[in-house]
Amino acid sequence: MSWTNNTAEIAGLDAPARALLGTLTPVEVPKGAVLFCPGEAVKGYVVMLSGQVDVNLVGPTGRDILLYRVEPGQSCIQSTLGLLGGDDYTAEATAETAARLVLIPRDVFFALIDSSPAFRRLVFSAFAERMQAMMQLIENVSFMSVESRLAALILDRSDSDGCLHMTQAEMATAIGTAREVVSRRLEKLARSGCIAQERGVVTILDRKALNQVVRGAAF
Amino acid sequence: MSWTNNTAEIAGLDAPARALLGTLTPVEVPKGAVLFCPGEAVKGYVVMLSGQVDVNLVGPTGRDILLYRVEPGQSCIQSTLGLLGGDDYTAEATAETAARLVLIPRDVFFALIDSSPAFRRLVFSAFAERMQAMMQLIENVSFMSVESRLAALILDRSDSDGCLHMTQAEMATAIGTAREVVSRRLEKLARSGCIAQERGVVTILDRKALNQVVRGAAF
DNA sequence: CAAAGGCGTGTGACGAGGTCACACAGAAAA
DNA sequence: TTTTCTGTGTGACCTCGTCACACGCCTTTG
Repeated sequence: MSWTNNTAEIAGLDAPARALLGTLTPVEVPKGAVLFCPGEAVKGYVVMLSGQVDVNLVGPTGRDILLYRVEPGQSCIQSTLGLLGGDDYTAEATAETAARLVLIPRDVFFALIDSSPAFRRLVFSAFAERMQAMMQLIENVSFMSVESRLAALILDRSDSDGCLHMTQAEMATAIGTAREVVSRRLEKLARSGCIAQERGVVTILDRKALNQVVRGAAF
Repeated sequence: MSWTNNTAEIAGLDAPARALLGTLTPVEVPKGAVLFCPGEAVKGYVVMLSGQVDVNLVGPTGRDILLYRVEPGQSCIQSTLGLLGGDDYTAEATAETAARLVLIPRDVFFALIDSSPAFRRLVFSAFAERMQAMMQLIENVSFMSVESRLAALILDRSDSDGCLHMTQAEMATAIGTAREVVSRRLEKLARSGCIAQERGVVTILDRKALNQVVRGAAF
């Protein structure tokens, strides 16, 4: 599926959907922009065309935790919640890269739901996907150790050279813990030879050992 | 809205929905029955007619955490996830009371989605509601103290006499912590005069103080 | 009735994790 | 170069989850 800057060409959509969406123009959002924050009213249903947006829950201490990332072709579920239930946002969305997205106003959204089976499928599957991810998140946060979550993060966000370009603070947010804890765990992983660390970069030295850690090895 | 044992009368549904649902017969489930457990394949979309079902996530240590409760008129989102994404269950559902429910097979479910706007609304709003609850849960588990969560639980699950009939183990599950922790926190709340406790029952003595605890008072 | 379990509860010890208050070093800006 | 910012390390302290018990109440059963 290809994502162009023409909203009428959103992959897989049918005639009625294209007819309604064709009138909308994409919005450009610069890197670092906050798309919405807690308490704000919902303006419409959001579909990403390009770029990447992270949705975080922010705690009273300033600590935050990544709920999910929105990538091209996906939609922001938070907005759907608002449209369907009338509630305001409880999370905060930030553009991690410059992004282009379509904002589908409330009435157009409902018209689409009723007229386009393809659009229904899009919304439903987005829902299902996010929900699954949320349950996974709850499971991870409540039942997995920080060490395991950290090892998992390093493994699946690292590039082909085995390098992960993230600060400790970013890692902390991604796995839902505090920065200091990440510092201590990374040190432990480094001491045991799994990884090497320098300012802003973690390098995998022993993939196999790291996988053991994910699966709950004590070391 | 009234929930009868006639599936065709599910509140608020329209003609096409009634036509399709009229052919289904409700299933009776005894108290304590496990409706589904992790890894099991999804059989269909479930709508509750009466009774109460709790959906829990179970950790490797045996500790579990209540994701949400399904009450009459609501549906079990877990099943929807399975239908839409093809994934198996990751949580466990247990009947807390004897229950009656309708299992809508996969193909009927999709027929309903396409033909009945009312059914679509039902499914969508169920989704939105659960999602919101999940986000609330993540927020509570990651950012609120056990003491606050416990106080909140006591306040909103107690009867009109200010009595909560639950064991410490049940409370622990409901707020996602361990039984021993509940024991210690209850003792603290009792010492400070907020509540009185006896075997299987907690009684509220000072509602105002308890509300302070919910809002994060240190005491 | 008494003995035997089951169940709900209390408790101590211990390790993991989150918070606060710093110190320190490399990088970027002035 | 000096200043400032940003990423990182560290110690102290408290909360929380886990393990391993003990104890008391209730029900069942002989």
